[in-house]
Amino acid sequence: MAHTDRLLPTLRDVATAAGVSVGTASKVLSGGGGVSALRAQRVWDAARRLGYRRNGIAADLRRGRPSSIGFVLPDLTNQFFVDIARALENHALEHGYQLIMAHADEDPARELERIRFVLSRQVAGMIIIPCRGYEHAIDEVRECHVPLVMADRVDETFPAHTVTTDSHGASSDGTDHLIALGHERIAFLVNTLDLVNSRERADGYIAAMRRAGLDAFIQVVECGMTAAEIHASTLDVLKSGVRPTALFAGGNVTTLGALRAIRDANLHLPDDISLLSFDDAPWMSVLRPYLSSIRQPVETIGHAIWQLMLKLLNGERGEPVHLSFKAELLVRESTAPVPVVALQRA
Amino acid sequence: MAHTDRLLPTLRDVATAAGVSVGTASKVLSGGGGVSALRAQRVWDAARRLGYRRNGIAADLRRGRPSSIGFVLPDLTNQFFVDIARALENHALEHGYQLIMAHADEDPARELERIRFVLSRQVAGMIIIPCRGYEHAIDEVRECHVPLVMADRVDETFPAHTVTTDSHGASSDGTDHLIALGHERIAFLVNTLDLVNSRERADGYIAAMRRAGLDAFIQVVECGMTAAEIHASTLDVLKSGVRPTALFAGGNVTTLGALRAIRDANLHLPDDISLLSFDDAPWMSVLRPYLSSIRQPVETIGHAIWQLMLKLLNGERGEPVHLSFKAELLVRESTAPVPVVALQRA
DNA sequence: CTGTTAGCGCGTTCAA
DNA sequence: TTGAACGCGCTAACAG
Repeated sequence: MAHTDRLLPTLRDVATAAGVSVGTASKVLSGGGGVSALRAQRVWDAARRLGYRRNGIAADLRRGRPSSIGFVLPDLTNQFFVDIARALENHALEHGYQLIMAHADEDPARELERIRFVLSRQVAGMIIIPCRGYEHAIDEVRECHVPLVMADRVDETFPAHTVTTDSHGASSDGTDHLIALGHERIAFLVNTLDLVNSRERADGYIAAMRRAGLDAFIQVVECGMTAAEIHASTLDVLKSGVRPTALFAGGNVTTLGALRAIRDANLHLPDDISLLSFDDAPWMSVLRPYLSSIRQPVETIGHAIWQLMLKLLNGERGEPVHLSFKAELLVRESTAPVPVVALQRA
Repeated sequence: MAHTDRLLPTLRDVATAAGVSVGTASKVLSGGGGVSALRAQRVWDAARRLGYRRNGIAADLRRGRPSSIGFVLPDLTNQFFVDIARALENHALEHGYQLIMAHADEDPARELERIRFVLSRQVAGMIIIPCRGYEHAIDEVRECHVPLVMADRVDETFPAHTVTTDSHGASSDGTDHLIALGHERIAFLVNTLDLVNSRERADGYIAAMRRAGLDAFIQVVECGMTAAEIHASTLDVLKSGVRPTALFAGGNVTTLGALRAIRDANLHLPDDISLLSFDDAPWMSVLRPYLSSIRQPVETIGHAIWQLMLKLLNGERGEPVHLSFKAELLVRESTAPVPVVALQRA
């Protein structure tokens, strides 16, 4: 009558119930062969009868080789990150790993906390999309010698594998598109310049403006992380003396905030003002006009992250690899030639 | 020189490095008192020097009392679920628990797999928002005697604590609103009637229609789970002989699909057709016209789920409790009186 | 093929 | 106050 006080039956309970040894039971239940059909059946029956559930953490502990990998992401609200999470989860599952997701909520303190938690779960590897001020957090991981792949909000100076979108290029292309439409007063809305990728997006915009000789019109606006903050900042821009003829929103959430501001300022897309969104999202397809946007290659990025992780998992060490993928400019309806009024005013 | 082959230092390594026993080191590092300041300091120093990281799963294993609770959700794409996840995570963290999120991706097979995984992680409790055909999955959990709280897609016949929105009431209110505007031909778009809450939403609509004597106009359309499927189904509805003057979309994703169809059919909100959305989402605020919608009390629901879980965690057993919360009807711009043309045609 | 046994890293007795 | 020893549930190595 072992373990009558415990709620969950253990492997030993199953073994005794089946009249075999723990070793045999273990072999059967963990899928290994080398057990007679008769006994195997007895074990399965006993397990089912007792409602046995294998204790995965004990197994991992014993084996010394964890079966899950951690994924820390900064914002569940951001479709882009969620898409990556889905891609990663699929890849991980295919390769027999479980993905443990943790949510930093754009808060460095919480990020650190979450990283520690995931680490304490003895994951085989860590994939992180960091938030602002992630420096300490990363040290934490690197000290553990846990395979690490960083994504999106990093650059190639980072001392580990990284996978990113070519933010600079995409942003520069987007700006070129706007310029080609005749826009000069183009404002770039960015959540914060504390984030590497946001900074690169801003830099890409600046580079394109310079290239076109529009130095005088460069306007980078730091809007904040939340839609509410962005809303307010954008409204300021729109109500300022000379209004831009085009807005380039540096991300998913920024676009949302900007749209609210445009609405409140009672302006119409694209006649009164053009809007280009860095990041595409499902809801953009139902706007009138359909938003022009820059689509990051989510699947490609997810796949690349996983490939890098797999190599690490297989023990391949070596110089950090820095992968960067081209984004796609989707010209739709929210970007149009500069209205004549604006041209005349200039 | 113990464990030189291991990458991660263990408690024993710290202990030997500090010149104390494992017991002492354990006491220090797990925050317990009863250790002299001198030795405590030595342990801390050693831990820091070695980069010691506590093995949380080993600790849980030994203690027999897990510190995390599982949350299985069906769709990361759905803002409503994500909001609940955030709320739950906050509550859990506040109470010293970690939330392990798992994503079923609207796939019963995967849901089962994910539930098994979470269970294998020896969680202290389980919170599940199920997807279609979840029956087996649930048995899985209940057999384990793990504290279980079900949410959203369940009804009060379920033999465990449940927290839901009053779908029937909300849906009925919404329909009344449409009827009050003079609409008769109101179509109800639902993802699938296999989901209890969707069914209740449909029932609420039907009840309201009957109450108004509009039995003849009742039209419930099963559209499918993805935006693409919904898009197609809705298009069929819009192109059919007598077009409805109002659409009531039974959820977040359904609204998205419906909007795409409305766009493709080249109809305008709310002049050509009215649209009411069950579920509110951030992006709805940037639509012109601003979408009328039904907002579920996410925070309240999240809080209630957690309270129930806490009770279970504290050992309070007893009859299953079934909590249901009222949703809020947000009348905005996408619902308007029936256009005169439609009235005349009727 | 099968059973026995030694730990995985940790918390927790119990003596000293 | 401290340290030694035990065992959480499991797997793997070995002996039969």
